[in-house]
Amino acid sequence: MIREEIKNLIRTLPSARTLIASQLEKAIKTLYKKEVEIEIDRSAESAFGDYATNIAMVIKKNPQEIADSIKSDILDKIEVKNGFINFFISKNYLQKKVGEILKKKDNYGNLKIGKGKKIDIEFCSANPTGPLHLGHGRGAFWGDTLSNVFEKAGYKVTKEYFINDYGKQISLLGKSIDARYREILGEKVEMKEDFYKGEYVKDIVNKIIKRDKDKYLKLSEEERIKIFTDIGLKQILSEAKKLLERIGVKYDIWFSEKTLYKKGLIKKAIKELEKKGFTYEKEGALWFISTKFGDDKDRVLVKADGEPTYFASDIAYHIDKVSRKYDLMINGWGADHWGYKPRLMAAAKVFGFDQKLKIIVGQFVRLVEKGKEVKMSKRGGTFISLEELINEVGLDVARFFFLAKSIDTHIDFNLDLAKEQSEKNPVFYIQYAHARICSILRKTPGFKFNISDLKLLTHQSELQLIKQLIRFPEIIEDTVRDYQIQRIPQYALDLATSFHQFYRDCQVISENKNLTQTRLSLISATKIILKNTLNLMGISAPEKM
RNA sequence: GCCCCUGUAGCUCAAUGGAUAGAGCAAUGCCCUUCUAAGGCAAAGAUUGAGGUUCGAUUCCUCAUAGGGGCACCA
Repeated sequence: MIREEIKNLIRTLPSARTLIASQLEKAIKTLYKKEVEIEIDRSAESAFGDYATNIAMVIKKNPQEIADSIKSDILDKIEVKNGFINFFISKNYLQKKVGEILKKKDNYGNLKIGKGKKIDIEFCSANPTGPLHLGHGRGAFWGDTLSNVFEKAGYKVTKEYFINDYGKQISLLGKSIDARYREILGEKVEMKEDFYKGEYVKDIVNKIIKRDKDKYLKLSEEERIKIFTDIGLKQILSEAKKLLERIGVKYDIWFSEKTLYKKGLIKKAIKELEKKGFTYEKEGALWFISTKFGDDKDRVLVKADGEPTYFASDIAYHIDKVSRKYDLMINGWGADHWGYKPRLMAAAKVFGFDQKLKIIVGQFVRLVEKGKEVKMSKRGGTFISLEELINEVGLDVARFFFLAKSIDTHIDFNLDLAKEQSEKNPVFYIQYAHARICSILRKTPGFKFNISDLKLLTHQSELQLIKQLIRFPEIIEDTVRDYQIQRIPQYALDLATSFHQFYRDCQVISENKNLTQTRLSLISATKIILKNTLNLMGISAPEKM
């Protein structure tokens, strides 16, 4: 009965890890009448097999007893050591997996765990008051890769960008442009401290002057600022869109804050909060009792001047998201939003979507020059734009640089160092493996793989490589669970290493036709996984280097 | 002052509470008459400090310490 089930399982091809886990579960249930959650790890080293579990120590039972009750035809042997149960995957299973990869091609690693659930990932969402800088790049690459991984896992992903095109900072942009405009046209203008002073403001002004000369001087200051705000906003936003497209980040939804006002959604959200009785008035302002839901202070929804706060519009925004019926909403925010998280979660609790909302706050990228921090500031005009970075080091290097680091890491970025190291960036090591494979395949045109020969794959380095290949679905699964996308570049490095070692040990093209054929199959499978891994990160897979 | 994040090799970073803490760069030695040496091999090198929980702690808890961020009727 069980054997029959296993055969079926192999036919539907779950991962080795899943198979072992379900076997263990059954064994433990039979032995101890216990339901437990099994964790299967990759073994720390080959002497401990391929997979291992600590379950015996967790439930304080005899590991040998558990090991003895497991029978699986994907395993060569099961060993008990230091309380761990170690599993050794059979050659036969590994060889078959190569065939599976070749058959499924780019679909290998597509999981069904998402079950077509709808998920919204909002990320980057830079204020449209200046060009995208390094921190935005980090956020963009993070969100993009996370989206790719979720899609691979069978989720239906919507990528979303929230445009803060309303509020104080926007009118400040208009005022900054106006001041620059008048200054360039010869007026003596005071540059206030909170004005945006970056070069990009001058660029916008120069464009305006080139097109319309001094015609705006005739208008009232108020009219002028209104027009300039609009022009500046459009210009900055279109540049951001262009750049994001260039770096391969495509959004499904660009959501404008202004539309929330136009549609009256903010008022509606505030009314509902009032109706639920979670608001009060104090000093002319309307407050939300967020302390009741875990925040450390109550928060203002409507200021004494009658204007809603950004918080109010963010509540309305999320209610809109909820109305679009996502099963999960992920927000990727910058570190300056740490204090903002509890209040939004408080609102989420009131409206009952706190279980569906996941807020990930990433850490800052600091700019360091000659050992000293340079404050990145749009107002001061000191920052490195994302565009500059891409131009200097290239997209692949930039993506790998950011993706390889946990989003919790504070990055100290030194452009000179980055430039110097970009030539030695590990991304090339991975791409090189891909290029090497392509090079071999170019020498053997017309090659077709034959699954029946796969049993010739017996060399240590061949088996080691396959073991890396079959990790791919596990990597997707783990990353969907914990969002730790640095796992992807790490895996890519491991995979490339296994390939380079295989390349050293096993000549692919040789006198032995069958073996050549078989090894071509193996490297073709490797190429598929390498390319897919690079795809997830948005990094190119060159055929030649 | 209060809250959050972080502290790992000379540098930049990994490590669902697991076994001997891994990579890359830098530094040392070796390997191209074989499919791309952007490669491989060898050796060297690290958990901020002090307690605690645990069979087991880089991981969890407490305190100290260093860096970053937040603490607006700004967004």
